[in-house]
This record gives sequence, structure tokens and C-alpha cells, in this order.
Amino acid sequence: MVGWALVNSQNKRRLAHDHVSELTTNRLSIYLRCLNQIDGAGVTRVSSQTLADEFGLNAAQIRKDLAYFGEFGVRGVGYYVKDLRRNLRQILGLDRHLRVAIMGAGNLGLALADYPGFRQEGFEIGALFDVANEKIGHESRGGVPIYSVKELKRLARRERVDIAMIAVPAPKAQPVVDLVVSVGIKAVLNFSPGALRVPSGVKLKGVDLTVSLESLSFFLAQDHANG
Amino acid sequence: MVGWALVNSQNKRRLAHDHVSELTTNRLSIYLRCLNQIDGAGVTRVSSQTLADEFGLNAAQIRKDLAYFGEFGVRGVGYYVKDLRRNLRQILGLDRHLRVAIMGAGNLGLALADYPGFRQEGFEIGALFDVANEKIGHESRGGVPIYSVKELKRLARRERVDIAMIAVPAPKAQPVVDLVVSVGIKAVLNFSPGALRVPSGVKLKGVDLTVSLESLSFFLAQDHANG
DNA sequence: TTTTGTGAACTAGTTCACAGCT
DNA sequence: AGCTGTGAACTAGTTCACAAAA
Repeated sequence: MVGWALVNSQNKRRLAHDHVSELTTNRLSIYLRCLNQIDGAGVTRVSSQTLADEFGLNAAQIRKDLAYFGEFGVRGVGYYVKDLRRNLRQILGLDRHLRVAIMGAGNLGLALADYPGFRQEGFEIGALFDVANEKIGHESRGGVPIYSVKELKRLARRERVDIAMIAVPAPKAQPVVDLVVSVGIKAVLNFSPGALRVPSGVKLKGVDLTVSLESLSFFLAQDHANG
Repeated sequence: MVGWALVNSQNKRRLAHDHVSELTTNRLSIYLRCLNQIDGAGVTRVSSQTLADEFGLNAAQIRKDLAYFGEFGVRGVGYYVKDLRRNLRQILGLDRHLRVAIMGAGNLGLALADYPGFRQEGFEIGALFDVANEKIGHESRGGVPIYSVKELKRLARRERVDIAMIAVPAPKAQPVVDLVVSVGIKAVLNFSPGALRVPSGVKLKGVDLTVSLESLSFFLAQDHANG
């Protein structure tokens, strides 16, 4: 009963210092996707067990993850799909519109800029930034404008940027995050290989394609050696 | 002392049924990257402590991860960089040349095909596959040819394909992995959002961009609410 | 002396199982 | 009766701390 805060009469919320595991936040995102799907299919109520069976999850874990943020279920009934969906969107901060900037207008940056999955959940890819003069002034196929990195400070000041994605070559990644942090961006998704340093208060998440591939390679090597 | 196999006179290797955690295999890939870097800088010997300090890791964990696969270190000295690098490459299966096919020649598939990080560690992106007739016969900017999915079976038979990357729209992802599995590919890296089903014996790894972004959004929402 | 390799201790994460609510 | 919310039990992963080796 310590560390709780009643934010409104219905839902309790954890305080910031009670840190939520990243595994949990990842799952919340997955639960939301599942709910979107079954909501789209016209289902109005769902039990943790049904969700678990349907999507290969564990029922107790679903309940525990959700219960951490409030009492969203109804005993004997389950969860109301639209209701839980709305609550999850709020918990994940998807109720407010988030603006994303992509650093690096290479193949990967341009692909990310036009990735349809992002807009779908309410993210707005507002701008690409690059150093190459021949790219500046142009835009991605999907219409995201490419600016000079020198413009980042000015543009980030003019209109809030919530998240930066780093899609620059590895050696430029650290200086680019440093810049991104210096303009006040507090969340970074890094696609370049290798670890980056950010000050505390800034959330860094990495998508490391090399590590993913090499991890698969390991599996194949094991399989190959004895199996 | 149970579950070990001496594969050669020098190095012990775990048997396949002693399953290695994915967290460990991911770290092995990171260690290899660190070693490549310090090897490039001309360093010949390194202790777990130095590696840990340099790259923000834990020394005991490095030693434990490595010791699981053999006795690569020298007490009182540390690890010989080139030697350990070679051993890690072998453990990760990077000593043999791995061939990768990408399913889906959209923005993301094309970007992945030309991603320089892959070739660097010895992966060969051999082909893209798509259903769109206007793409077939063309190639990525970097020269990776685009084939019809109908050709997958024939091409996979002609020359071994070790890994498939799935970069098709979400609703096509499950049928596409099913196809990939049916031609005998045993390792899949999925970039489409949502979980996929594969038979046991096939290793599936997911890179879920939506989950990553929403997890960052959660952090911002927390920060915003009370901070 | 230095640093590995590793059991033991600890910490985090998951699953069980059931009291309690509808 | 049915299903949530949750302490307790369990499992996995990390870090400590030190004996053994060079």
C-alpha cells in the first residue's frame, strides 16, 4: 500500500519512482495491439484467459501487468474491450499526439519515415534530418521533409519533438544523440549498432539489427553442430 | 559436470539441449563488437574488468558468459583479443558464410537489403522477394535482385538460404513465414508487428518497431504526469 | 600479484493457486 | 459459477566474492 497515488476516483497510478520493468511496458503495447484486433472483430468483453489462449500469452501475467496500473477488470466477467483499450492507450501515453524526428535520411531513415505502422498508433513523423546538402529540401516518398541537422535546434523549439530516432552511420551516432539531447528531446530510439551514452532523465532504447541477426546465427550454429 | 561435450582438445561446448538464454547470445554479439573495436585499435590483451569499464558492462557477467563456452582467458593476464574474437565468431556461427533472403521489397525490405552493417559481419543478402510484378526483375540500389515469391522454393533449393527476414505488411506476415518455413529455412527475423507462429525447430526473432516506440511513449507519459 | 572461472547470494521476473468480488 | 487481483512459490538472471591458476 506504499507508493500508490489516486490520480482520479477510478484509477490508481504508480508514482514515477516505482519503476516499471521494460518487459512490462513492452507487453502493455502488445496487449493494446491484441485489444485493437479483437475490438475490430466486434468483441466487447474478454477474459485474461481468452486473451492468453488467443495470443499465446500467460493469463496471470496479463492480470498482474494490468492490475499494476488499476482495477480494469470485472470479477466474474473479464475486461470490457473498449474500456481497457482506452485505459491502455492512456497508460502508454498514446492519448496525446507524439511527434517524432528521424536523424539520418539514408535508406533506413527514409524507410522508417514512411513506415505505416507508426502513424497508425498516433505517432507523427514530422521531419528527417541529414547533413548531405543534396538531400536537404527534398522529402521522403511519403512526404516527410528533410532538413539540415543545423535546423534541428530551431525546429525543435518551434514545434515540440517528443522522440528522436537515430538512423545515422555508427560513428556519427554518439554526436547525433548528444545533439538530440541538447535540444531537450527526452526519448531516443537508436537503430545504429552499439551502445550510446545519454544523461539520466533521457530514455534510450536500442534496436540492434546486427545483434538480432547474430543471435539467429548462433542458433543455426548450435543446430548445425549437434542436431 | 553433466551436459558437457569436449568437441576438440581445447574448447568445451555446450550440448544443444543445455539451452543458452537469448540474453546471453545477444551479449556474445555485443562482446564481439567490442573486441572488433579494440582489436582495430591495436589492443592485444584485455581483462573482463577493462572491457566492462570501457563499454558499460559487468565484468563477472562477461566472464560467466564466456566461461560457459570454454576457458578462453588466461588467469592473471586476461583475454587475448584476436583469440577471443575468433572464438566468439565461431560460437556465433559467423565463421561460415550465412545467406539471407528478405521477404517484401517495400521501403523497409529495400532498406534492410542495403544496410551496410549486415555484410560487414559476413552476412550475404542474396535476394528480395515480392508479389508486385512491377518490382520483380529490378534490384535494390545496392544491387540485391528482386524475385517473385513464387521463385522462393526454386531459388532456396538451388542455393542454401539460412535466414529469412520478414518485411511484408502485417496481414501477409503469417502466410509468408509459413512459406519460408515450408522451403526449409530454419531462422526468421520478423519486422512486421505482431506475433507469428512457427513450428519447433525454427528460430523466430522479432523486431517490433511499434512496441519499441510505445514503450518510449510510456516513459514520456510517466515523466509528464509526475516529474 | 593479477585476473580468471565459478559456487553462493541476491535480485528480477513468471507462474501458481486461491481468496474475494460480481 | 466465473474471473479478477494478488500473495506465495518458483524460475531465471545477475552480481558478489573468493579459490585456483599463471
